[in-house]
Parts: sequence; structure tokens; C-alpha cells
Amino acid sequence: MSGSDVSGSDVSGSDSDVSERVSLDGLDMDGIEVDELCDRDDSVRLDSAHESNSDGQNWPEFNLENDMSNPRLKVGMLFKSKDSLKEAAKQYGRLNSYLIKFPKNDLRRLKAVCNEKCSWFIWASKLNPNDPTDQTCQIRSSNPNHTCSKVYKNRNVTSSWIGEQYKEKFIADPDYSLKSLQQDVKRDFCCLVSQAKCRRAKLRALELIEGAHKAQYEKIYEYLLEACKDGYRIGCRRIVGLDGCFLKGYYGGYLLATVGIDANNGIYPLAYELKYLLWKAARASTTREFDDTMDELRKTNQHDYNWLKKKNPTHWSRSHFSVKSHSDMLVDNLSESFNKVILEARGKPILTMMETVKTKIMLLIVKKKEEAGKWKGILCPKIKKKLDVNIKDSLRNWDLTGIPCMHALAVIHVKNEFPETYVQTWYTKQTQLQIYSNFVSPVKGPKQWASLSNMLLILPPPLRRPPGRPTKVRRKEPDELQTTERLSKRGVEMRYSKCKIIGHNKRSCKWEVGQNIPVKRHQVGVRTQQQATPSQQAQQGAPIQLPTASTQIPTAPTHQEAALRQKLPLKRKSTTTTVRWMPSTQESSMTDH
DNA sequence: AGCGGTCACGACTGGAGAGA
DNA sequence: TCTCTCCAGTCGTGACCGCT
Repeated sequence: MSGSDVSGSDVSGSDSDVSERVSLDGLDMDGIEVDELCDRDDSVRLDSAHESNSDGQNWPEFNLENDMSNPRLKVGMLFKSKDSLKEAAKQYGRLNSYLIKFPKNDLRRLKAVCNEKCSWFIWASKLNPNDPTDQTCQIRSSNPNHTCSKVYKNRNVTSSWIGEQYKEKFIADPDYSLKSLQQDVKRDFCCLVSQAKCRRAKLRALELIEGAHKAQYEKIYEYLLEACKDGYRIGCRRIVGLDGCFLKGYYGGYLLATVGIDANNGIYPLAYELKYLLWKAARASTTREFDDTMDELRKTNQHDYNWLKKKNPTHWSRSHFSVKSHSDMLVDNLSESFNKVILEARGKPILTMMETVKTKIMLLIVKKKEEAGKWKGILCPKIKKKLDVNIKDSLRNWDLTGIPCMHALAVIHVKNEFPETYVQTWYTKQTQLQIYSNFVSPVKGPKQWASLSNMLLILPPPLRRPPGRPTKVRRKEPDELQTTERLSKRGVEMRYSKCKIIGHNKRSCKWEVGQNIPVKRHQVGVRTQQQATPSQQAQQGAPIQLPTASTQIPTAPTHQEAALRQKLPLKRKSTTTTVRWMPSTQESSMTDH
């Protein structure tokens, strides 16, 4: 049996009056000459079709994976389910620029048509309607010929479909723009798509590549980084840097990173999570030096002194640090360094982000371990250098850092001993090697993660995203260095380049050029009162005030655009508006009653 | 089985408005 | 200019029903 090939005999806009319509059941539909069809070798009746099938004849079966690149829908063809047939018909329409619709679609049958005027159709029904377990569906009859022209706006070219088609492009080029996507769809599928659709397509593609944001939140419990913790327990000193970095992903928020110090004073990631006088007080290594500096501050700036006095110096001044920490580090540069390392991961869904961070950590651990292996001597190089130039005269520094001060070094030399042996074991090469002896093992696939069904499900933070483009760049404090500088446009006269009129820009242009005609919404059936455009004024006999500087003829809206404007949607509901930029448990709501 | 009709629901979409 | 969110309209879908 060679069924009629619906996709193959594409005669778009053909003048063939004789429809090559084939029906398996031999019914006379719309005046089709059944006898004539029956005389043809390739025409088959439904009765014989069923008989043949029950006799074991093999009808061609549609393969959703292989046949989708060029779906050929033949009469008698079998589909695993009605949905498979629908998808195949849609795909046929997308690839051949036809808008396929399904006016009849119920539990036992499916009819696909092209449009009202086109004679193309497919009729299919369940092979075994009495068997609820068997979803197999067969094309019973069809007309493969189109009597319509092709369409360039296809509803079946959905954002999801575009996203799947162009997934690879987004992998190759993460900065693949919406404009490029729009042009590529137009070129590849002869289909005009809006930018909004392209945007959703991009979201879909990124979701396919990186995983859905919400789905990943639910897996956080099952995702751990044990190796990091082990390394910290073995060799790092009891000091950690805790710092947050701003996330750019869908749910926003902060990543709290906990970073330790390794033997060589380098950063060791544990888990993911004032001016001159201020610095002088912070760097003071003795309480006496600290008190003197604070006195100086009180005399110069009482306000700053009062503010600083309220802070516990054990948290910020070297002079009050516990000697147990074995570190004199004042700032959280280690955390900032870590934030820079993970910069590229911040916009991704949570687990993808953590995986990216983990990969960075794995590489870091291997690199550090290899470096440590090459060191000569018992001390880490940075510490050795520090020891060589240690000119600090405070004994407390030895207590605080574990590295002998200048006086101690002199005594050690007098005693003819090695200064290295007086340095705390925190700084030895052996310690460094121990810290990096653990590897971050690759995480097994999600299917192999231990199920924690007894735990409360983690949901993404409740979030209502306000209109407008979300912030991706952290707002800098006034005293922070601004990366970009722009000349202010305050006081500069605006001029919209198309209508050439001074005093407004594109957005506020009310001429035809700008098309920003104010439309009253929220009035169903009420004709909108618009400001008359020059052409409308002309029609009404009113004098036209054309822009004098204009050399361009404003483009008139198309009929479709005009119709759309007539039917512009209703005004948005002015109900309670909840504005919450950052996820929080406390809902801040702005009500406009 | 083929076909036509109605209706509720919801996915998808375009456009407005906004920030970067 | 680009990108983003939200809103409301459009239209496809599925579940009915009934007639031929």
C-alpha cells in the first residue's frame, strides 16, 4: 500500500480543480469521485485497510524522533498517540509555512485542516476505539493538496518550539541576541515572529540548557560539598570570611560564601554561602596603640568616633583579635576574591550555579596541590618571605600571626637555630598538602541522589517581580568607584529624529511617526477617543500642521495595526500592587486605594 | 465514523510600561 | 536601544452533546 503522501505533494495555490483526495473508507466526501479514486492503484478503502491490518499487514508507522525533520503524513500511517500525530502535523505546517489547526480533537478522533479556504485536511481516529489502553491512531483520509497560499505568521511556531530549535545556538553563543534570533527564524522557516516571542524562546532555550530555576531549588538539600568541609577541618586556621555576593538569576538574592585561609595565606572556600584613622585603629596591634588612635579620632570626628565606639573591637581591630585565630587579616578580601572567581555563575539556576562553583573549586584544589608539591623548604613561600622581612617590633604579632617578630628572630639567630622551626605549623608545606589532599568528587546524577522526602520541600522565595528590567548590576554606594561615567542630559533639548520636532522623544511622540497615540483602555465596546493624526485631520478637512523640518513621509499604520489599535486591550487593573525586589518573608506591599 | 455545535479553561501572545 | 515583567485578549483545546 502506498498511501497518499500529504506532505510530499505540496501544491500550494495550485490550480488543480480535481482534488486528489484519498479516503480509506471510500466515502464520498464533498463530491469527490470515489469511483475514480477507487480505479487508481494507490487508493485504498477503509474496510480493506482494517482487514489488511488485522491480517497482519504493516502500515507505515510514524517515528517521532526520526521523521520529524520532514514529516510525511500518509493515509494509513500509524501514530503512537493522537498527540504524536498532532505534533507531526504541526511540524509539517511549520516547515512548509502552513498554519495547521485542529478543529476536531476529542477522545477518539482528530481532524487537522489548513485554513477555511484550503482543501487540505487529515482525518484520523483511534485504531482500536474500544481498547482504552491502546492509544494508537491512524490517518483514515486526507487531502494532500493546498488551495491556499503560504502564511508567514504561524501560531504553531511557538516560543517553546523556537527555543528547542535554537538551543544549540545559545550554547555556542550565550550572547545570541533576540534580533539575531528573530532574523534567523525568518530566514530558516520563512516565519515572522515578534520580539516577545523570541524573548520567550530564549528563556525556553536557556531553561533547556541550564535547567529550570524552580526545579533546582527543590534539590538543594541533596546537594552537598563534603570535601570542602574536610579540608577545612584538617589544616585551615580558625578564621573564616563570610561575604555575600549579588545573584543575577531569576529569583535574585545573595550567595553567602564562607572562605578560609590555607597554609600559604591563600583562599580556601568552605561553603557557599572609614578612612585613615579607622584603618589605623584597625591595624593597631596593641591595645595602647588602639586607644591612642581612637582618642585621635574622637578629637577630629566625634560622630565617627561615636559610631565606631558602639562596635565591638574584637570584630574589627587587630589589637583585640583572639590569638587563637593565628591570623592578622583585617579585610574580607578573601571573600571578595572568591566572589570574583564565581562571577560568571551568578546568573544561572541555583544547582547549575553551584555546579559551576564546584568545578571552579575542584580546579582550584588540584592547582594548589600541584603548586604545593613543587615548593622547596618546610615553609610556604609567602610565609618564608614574610619571615625574611619581618621587621615588626611587637611581640603580640608573633602571638597573633604565629610568625616570629624581629626580636625573636635575633634571639633565634644568636642561639644558632632555624627560625622556620619557630613558625606555627599552620604555615608549613605539609599542612598545605594536607588541606588540599581532599578532592571535591563529582556529584552523581540527580537520579542517584539520596531521596530526602521526609525533609520539608524547599521552594523558591515568594516573589512578585515588579515591571521593568530587573537590576543585574549592584547599585554602588556614592563613595564607591563608578565604572561608567556619562554626561548628564539634563537641560539638553530633546528632538525625536524621525519627526524632527523639538520637545519630545520617540516614546512621547504623538504623531504618526511615533505611533504613541494615547488610547483610553478599560472601556469595552467604547470607541477610543484618540488624538487625530495629521492624516485623520486631513480626512476631516482640518488644516494639517506638518512638521516643517520633516523630510520624511511618516509611515501610515497597516490595516492590521489600525485594527489592533481600535481593539486595544483594557486598562490594567489598579488593584493592590505588591512590590518586592528581593525575596523576603515579610511582604512589603504598596496599596493604591 | 463523520460532522456540527457549544462552552469553559488555559496556553500563548502582543503591547504597554519600565529599567539598564 | 535593548531587555524585561505584567496584563488582558485571542484562540486552541478538550469535553460534552446530538444528528446523519
